[in-house]
Amino acid sequence: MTDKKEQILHAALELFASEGYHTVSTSKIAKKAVVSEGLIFRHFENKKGLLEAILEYAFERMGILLMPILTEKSPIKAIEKYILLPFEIDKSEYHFWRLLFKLKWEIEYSSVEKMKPLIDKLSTSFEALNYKEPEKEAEVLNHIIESVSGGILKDGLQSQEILKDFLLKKYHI
Amino acid sequence: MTDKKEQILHAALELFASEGYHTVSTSKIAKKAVVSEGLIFRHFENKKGLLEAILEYAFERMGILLMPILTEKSPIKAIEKYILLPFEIDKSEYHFWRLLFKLKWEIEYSSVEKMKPLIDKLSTSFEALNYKEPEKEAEVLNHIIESVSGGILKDGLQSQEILKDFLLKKYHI
DNA sequence: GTCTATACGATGATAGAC
DNA sequence: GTCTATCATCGTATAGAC
Repeated sequence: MTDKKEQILHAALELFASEGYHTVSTSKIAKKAVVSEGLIFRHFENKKGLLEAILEYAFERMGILLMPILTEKSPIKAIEKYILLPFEIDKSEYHFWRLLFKLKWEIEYSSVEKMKPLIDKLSTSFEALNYKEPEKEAEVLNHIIESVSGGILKDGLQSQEILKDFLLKKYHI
Repeated sequence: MTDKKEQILHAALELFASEGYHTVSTSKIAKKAVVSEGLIFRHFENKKGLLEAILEYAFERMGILLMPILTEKSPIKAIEKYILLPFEIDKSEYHFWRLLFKLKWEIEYSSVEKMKPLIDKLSTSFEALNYKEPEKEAEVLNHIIESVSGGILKDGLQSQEILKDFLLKKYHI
C-alpha cells in the first residue's frame, strides 16, 4: 500500500462502499488518497475503469472466502460453513462486502453466474444428506444467507446473531 | 395523470427505479415528463424532495399490499399469502418495487421498522401453529421472501418460480 | 401553473511540465 | 510516475415573464 496506485484503489474502495459509486467524485477519491486527481486517469482509464479494477479484486476475494466451502468433503460441514459465513466476516471487511451488495442494484453484474459453483456445492451436499429436492434446498439456503448477510451489513451483526444457532439447528448441525 | 405534477412523479418513479436516484438528472426527468425542468423545483423543493414524495407513495403502496396478510385470521393462510406475495406482483409494478430495493442501499431508510408489523404477524402465526421458535421462524421466512423478491426483480419471475411450490410445501401449505 | 433563460459550482477528463 | 492547470459539460437550482 505504499504505491500511489494502491492508495487510489484503497481510497476508492472505501468511498464507493460507504457512499456508492455515483455519489463519489474522482476529486473526493484523490483527496482521500492524497494524490492528484489527474493520476487517477493515468492509472485507470476513467472512473468506470477504477470501479472495474475494484470489482475484479472483490470477486477474487469472494472466491477465496468461498473456497473452504467448495473444497469441504463433508456435506454437513459444507452447509455449516456456509451458514456461519456471514457471522464470521471480519468487521474491517464490512465495507468491502457492502460494496458488492450496493453495486448489485446500482450497476448490472451477474451475481447469478458468480454463485453457481456455490449453489452446485450446496446442492450435492443436500443430495448426499438425502434431502428430497436438493437443488431447491440449496437455492433457499442461499436466499437465507444472502438476506442475512445483507442484514448484517446494513444493521450490524447483532441484528442477525440470534438466527445463527437457529439456522444451524434447522439444518441439523 | 393529466396533471403535470403527476407526470413528473410518474416519470421520476420510472427513471429512479430503472437507473437509480443519483444517475438520473432533473433534466432527464423533465424531458421524460414533457415539462420544463424548472417546474420540478416549483412542485417539489428540490430533487430530494421529489424522491421523498415518491417514497411516501411507495410505502403507502407497500402498506396496501401487506394489508391482506396483516388482517388474515387464519395463521396458515397468512403465511401462504406472504409466500405467494412476490410471485403475484404485477409485472407493471416491478420498477416500483425495484426502486425500494435499490434505495435500501443507495440511501438510508429503516426497512426494519417498516417490516415490524409483518414480522409480528408472521410470528404470531407460527406461534399459533405450534412452531418452537416463532420469532425466528418469522425472521427466516422474511429473509427468504426478501431475497426471492430481489431475485424476481433482478432476474425475472421465472428465475424463482420453481421455488413457489417448494416453499409452500416446506411450510406445510 | 408553467415556461424560458440563466447562474454557477461540481464533475469527469485532458495537456503539458517536472 | 506524478502534479498543476485547465476545459467542456452537466447538474441543481433560481428569477422573472406569461
